[in-house]
Amino acid sequence: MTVLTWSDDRVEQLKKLWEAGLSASQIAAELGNVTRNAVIGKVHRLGLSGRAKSPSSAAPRQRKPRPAAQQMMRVSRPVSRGNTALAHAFEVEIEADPVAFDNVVPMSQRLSLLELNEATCHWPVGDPSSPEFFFCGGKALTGLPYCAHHSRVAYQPAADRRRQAPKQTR
DNA sequence: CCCTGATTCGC
DNA sequence: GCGAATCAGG
Repeated sequence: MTVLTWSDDRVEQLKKLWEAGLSASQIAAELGNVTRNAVIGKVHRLGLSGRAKSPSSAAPRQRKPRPAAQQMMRVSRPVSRGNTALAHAFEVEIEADPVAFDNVVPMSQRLSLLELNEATCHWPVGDPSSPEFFFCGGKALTGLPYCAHHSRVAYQPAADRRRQAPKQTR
């Protein structure tokens, strides 16, 4: 099953995960069959460039003179994506920390992907592809996508927040 | 060197 | 519209 276009379903997933604060790589790995570039490209096309971060993006990007040589340099992509097991492996790893609190989130408060709105906490808990997955659903702070607790977590540099899976050969 | 998002541009 | 290549910053 190969989808070459962005189905509405996927776009929605993309938007939610992006706004939830996941990195493009993680979203790409989660959706599968797409690179982080694809995700970022789509995000930009959707007009969702920055959610809360973009410190130096204001700097003028330098234009690039496109050398013809690059076309020949196009490496054939082996592409080992679609590897759900791999994605699952690191997804589990990153949730190791916040789980302590997330574990306590009452069932009645938990929300599904499509039930999120401006007033609910967008914090993702667990593996997005797992049926166990849910969003915090707490009362979001005004102007923020997270509740009080998760805002603190989200905007604090958790040392182990970033874990990487597939490495691309450039 | 690893990652991140941003941008450009050929398709 | 799509995404690879590339860039610049952390």
